[in-house]
Amino acid sequence: MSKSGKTVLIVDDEAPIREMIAVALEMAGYECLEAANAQDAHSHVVDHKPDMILLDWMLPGTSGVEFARRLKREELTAELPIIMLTAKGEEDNKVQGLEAGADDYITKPFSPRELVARLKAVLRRTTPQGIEEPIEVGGLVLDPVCHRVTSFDVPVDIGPTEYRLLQFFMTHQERAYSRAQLLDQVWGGNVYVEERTVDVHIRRLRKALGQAHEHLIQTVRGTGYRFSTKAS
Amino acid sequence: MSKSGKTVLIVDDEAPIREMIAVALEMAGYECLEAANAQDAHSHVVDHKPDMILLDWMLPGTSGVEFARRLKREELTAELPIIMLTAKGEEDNKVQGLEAGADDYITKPFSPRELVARLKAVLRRTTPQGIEEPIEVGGLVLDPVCHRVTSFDVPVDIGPTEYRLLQFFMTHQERAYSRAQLLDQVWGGNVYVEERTVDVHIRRLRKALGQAHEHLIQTVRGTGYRFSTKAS
DNA sequence: CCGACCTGTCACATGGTTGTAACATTGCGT
DNA sequence: ACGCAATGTTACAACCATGTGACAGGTCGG
Repeated sequence: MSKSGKTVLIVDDEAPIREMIAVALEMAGYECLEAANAQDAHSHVVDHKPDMILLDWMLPGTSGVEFARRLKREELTAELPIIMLTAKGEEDNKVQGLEAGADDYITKPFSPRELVARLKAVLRRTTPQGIEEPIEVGGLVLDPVCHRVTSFDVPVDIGPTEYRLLQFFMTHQERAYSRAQLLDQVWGGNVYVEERTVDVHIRRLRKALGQAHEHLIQTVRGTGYRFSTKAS
Repeated sequence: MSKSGKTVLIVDDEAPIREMIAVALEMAGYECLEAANAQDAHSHVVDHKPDMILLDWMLPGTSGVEFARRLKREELTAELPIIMLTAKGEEDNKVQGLEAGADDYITKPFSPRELVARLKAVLRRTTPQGIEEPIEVGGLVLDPVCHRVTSFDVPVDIGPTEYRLLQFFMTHQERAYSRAQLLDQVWGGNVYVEERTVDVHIRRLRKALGQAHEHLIQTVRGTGYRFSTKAS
């Protein structure tokens, strides 16, 4: 995070391919890490905290999909953008890959050009903010580093989606957002879920925050929701 | 929900496909225009100024990419969002499409659901949304971003219709409007409601604003209403 | 394989909003 | 002052947006 250049971890068991990718990315101004299997990759993730991962579908031992799932499951790495690489003909796995948490999907062979373009796109999409500071309002504290929420020092137990929702709200206070906007911002642009789903998660979040903070998330009838410290 | 009233131009050389898309979009509340080639499309763009374009990759004559580039080059149309449509197997062209200025890219076949979802996402992303300034008069503040009205920092509780009514008035001060004009502007042209309904909403709005601002909305007997800061 | 968890969706409950009508009041011309 | 028309005011039933609880499928860890 020190320099402007983002760090990309390349995970593929074939060294020449890694090399080719690395060269392309370095020419585009990225730092590169390389790993041949999931174990090494995991070490790199822990040690160097890359900004994104290029992950081959086929890996010796733990497969790419499996590894992606694992990363998405752990809180510290859940937000790490992943682009899946796959050989031609395996396109049917696309859905599976995306469902495993991949943010994009590239079919080999691909041009360096394409790679860089998609990588940029994903980074742009997934790095709206780099909030390292805890956010506090009332007795409510959201700590992005610890990935935890506390209300008056009491831990609040919420699911990943509610966490992201709350984080979005705490970084976008006072303004009203439509359900569609929230789906876009919190769920991610490419999913399709019912707008009413937002209501349910709002409900869960309100419930989890308890009555002490219930008023923080306000309903804007006919429009959507708003996070505000001011009374309605 | 969304009476967005946005207009979408569908450009594809196959009429059945155009038709299918048009039906899907119309069910979602969009207006549709259709064109079979780049020439017709361009006329439509000039004549009807659509809010976005669905552009098939393959077109007789000028190709989709070419057309997209042309649109992006001209100043008047440079901001027009474009979604590219492409048949399966042409995925390699994706980068080229995006570089030509397309805002998104959908592979045929696609579900109407997906189409509408992506379309919404693109429109949301490309619609300049945040530049709306709060309007202030006296101690009365209407903030479109927060979707909130305050009178001397005290929140004013009004329904959606009163909100829209007030917003219209605050952006059209000093002039008298007939009930018919207000129905047109605030309710939307094609609804049928009694003109007296306006009176009721005016009343509700006056009441909500309180005595401090009651004089702002003036009755113009025999004509309609007027929003004015000057005393009558 | 099971059980705990999370998620998205539904059906239903609830409460706010809306349009309309009925009645009260005001303004204006005579 | 009177009558008429325009507007103010209130009440209300239908409607609609949201709140709420339950459920099925899926994932993950044991």
